[in-house]
Amino acid sequence: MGGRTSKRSVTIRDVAERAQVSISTVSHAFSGVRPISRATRDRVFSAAAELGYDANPSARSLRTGRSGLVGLVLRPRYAVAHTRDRAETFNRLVGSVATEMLRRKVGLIHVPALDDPAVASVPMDGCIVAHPYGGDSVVSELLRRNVPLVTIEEDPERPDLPWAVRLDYTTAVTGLLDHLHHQGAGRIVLLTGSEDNAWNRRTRETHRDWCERNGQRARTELLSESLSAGSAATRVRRLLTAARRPDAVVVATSDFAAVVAGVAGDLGLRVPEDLMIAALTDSEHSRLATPPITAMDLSHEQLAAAGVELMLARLAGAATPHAPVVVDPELRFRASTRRIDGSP
Amino acid sequence: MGGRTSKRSVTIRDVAERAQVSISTVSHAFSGVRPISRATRDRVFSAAAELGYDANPSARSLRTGRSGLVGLVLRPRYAVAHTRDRAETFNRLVGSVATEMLRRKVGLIHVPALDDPAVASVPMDGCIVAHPYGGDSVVSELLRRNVPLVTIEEDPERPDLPWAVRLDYTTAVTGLLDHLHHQGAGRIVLLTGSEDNAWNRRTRETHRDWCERNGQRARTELLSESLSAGSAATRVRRLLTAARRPDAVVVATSDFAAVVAGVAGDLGLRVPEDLMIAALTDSEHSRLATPPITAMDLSHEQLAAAGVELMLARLAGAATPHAPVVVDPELRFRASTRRIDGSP
DNA sequence: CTGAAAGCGCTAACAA
DNA sequence: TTGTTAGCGCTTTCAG
Repeated sequence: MGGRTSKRSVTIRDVAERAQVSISTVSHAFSGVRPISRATRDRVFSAAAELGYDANPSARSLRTGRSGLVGLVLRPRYAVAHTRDRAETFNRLVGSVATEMLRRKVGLIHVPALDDPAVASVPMDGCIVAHPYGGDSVVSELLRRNVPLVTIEEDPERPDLPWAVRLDYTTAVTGLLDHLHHQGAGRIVLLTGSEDNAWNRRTRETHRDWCERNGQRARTELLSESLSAGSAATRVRRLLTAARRPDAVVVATSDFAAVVAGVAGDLGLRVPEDLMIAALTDSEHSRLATPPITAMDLSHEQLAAAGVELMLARLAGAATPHAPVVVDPELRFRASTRRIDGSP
Repeated sequence: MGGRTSKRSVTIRDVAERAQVSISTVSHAFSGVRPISRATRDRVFSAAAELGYDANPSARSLRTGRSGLVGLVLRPRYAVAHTRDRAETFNRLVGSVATEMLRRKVGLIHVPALDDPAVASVPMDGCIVAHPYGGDSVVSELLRRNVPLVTIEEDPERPDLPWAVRLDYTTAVTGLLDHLHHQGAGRIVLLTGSEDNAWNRRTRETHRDWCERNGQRARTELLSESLSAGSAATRVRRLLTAARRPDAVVVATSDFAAVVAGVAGDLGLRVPEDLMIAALTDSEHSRLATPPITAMDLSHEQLAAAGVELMLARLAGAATPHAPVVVDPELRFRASTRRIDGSP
């Protein structure tokens, strides 16, 4: 039934008519680009207010070539994987970027699917890609389209992309391994992930270099992020019951670090006395484990803030930086690696 | 220097020229709206591919009147307040909405500032407002603009807005109070928040009704969400050292619930024996407190999923629902209210 | 200080 | 099966 109000929205033309001026005057009254007499301005504004006028953003963008929006893409693994651990990482990063953008009053747009041409094009002036893979296809696509790009964490295959924020894994992971060593670890094993991104690559490299410098053989095992907790537990059990079992494990994801703690408990291994455990990302899994697990916090908030700042600078026409912005991961030492009283 | 490739992007016109067809053929080839001969299609597509053509989203939206984007507004308190507790809530909600939208391949856009006319207009087909205030101004503005609106939690002053998802506080809070009562609480005090939203309003109402039914005087104190932990502690200390101190407190925010636990400890009150504590929202504060604090989880993920679904239904032309979608908060019983062994 | 008019890139009649 | 063309609502010359 009945007479719903017409949905056709009011345009600059309606305002012009009502204020008895030309459309260009209306436009200028709002943009302030050229001087308008006091009286005219007032007429325009009140006409606009009475009519409930709002500029059509698409028309404006079409004309100016800019939308005032920044896109955000998080590589799929997060959105797909649904463990609590991954969600926390995803939420923290998305939340931080959103908060930061809100603070600066710039619209943020989650790009749904750059690969699907049907929904591929969103009106964005630039795009932030977080945690790209090596030779990332989204990065390639954006470069091809000439969309101003900032990456949060570098694409490991494109270390020379200067518009990037990166984490200094070398310092942090070295610090962690030194700590384990200092606490008496003799046989450290790294359980690395299978995702081909900076996080896995750089932490592996740092571990390898550290072992080399300390005259140890770099023992590494793959523990894919796609594993279920159960399968992970099986693999960990095998590792911990093997002949020369490690006395310290560094696990990429914190949910699997918690799995290690659980398996250790089952096997009667005391943490940290018999086995030390550390994670390369922090989450509630590591904080709530018994004992709480030492972890490297990836400083998502700082990554987000730096990424947003870089993007806005880029859009404002800043000069190309010489090198990526560096953010430090933060080591959170907890009971799982504290053998010596009073140590960090 | 010099000679950077022209940034002017390739348009439908360029593709038409290269493929030796008209622009409408190009348009139709992509939209599939009308049949195109196999040969022509191929020519168009390869021309497009060679040129690197992508449709201009603003031009399309201007023409069609739809952008394919959904807006999201979270009322300011979250973005402004920066305690860990609030950030967790914000992140969880934003993250859940984003995940849900990504899953459905619809673009999501964080609306920066609806009040600021300079940046007010973003191209959205509809808008989700989460946790509106009573008589919320953003809701008013959106209604005025005729933007299809879905609220996550109802605007308490507009309980009749049917496009909404709401939490059933009555059941959950009654359950919580019954639980406290069953565990032997005699003097329950509600520490409510000052934000005027459904959460505070409904939980207060439910508490009042429950007390009435149980022949108790409804004791309520205001503990503003804007307080620092220190000021909150001062007020809580006053409450707990007063003449007839409560033997159970229900605190709105979980960070202040943790503050209560801290103060209780200082005063030598045992939890839960001397004092039971519960929170009306869950977060790491409640989970990590000693002892862990019973809390009502606000089911943000479900709220988000339901809100997104409702919005997409609305945009797809679904009939106006008769009533809001109802989501249940989930009670998480923990040691802070567990006096009797074997109880939930 | 103000107006007229071109045109951003696209879709959808309308024609053929 | 394909082409021509009129706008969508705005900004921005170019004239006055």
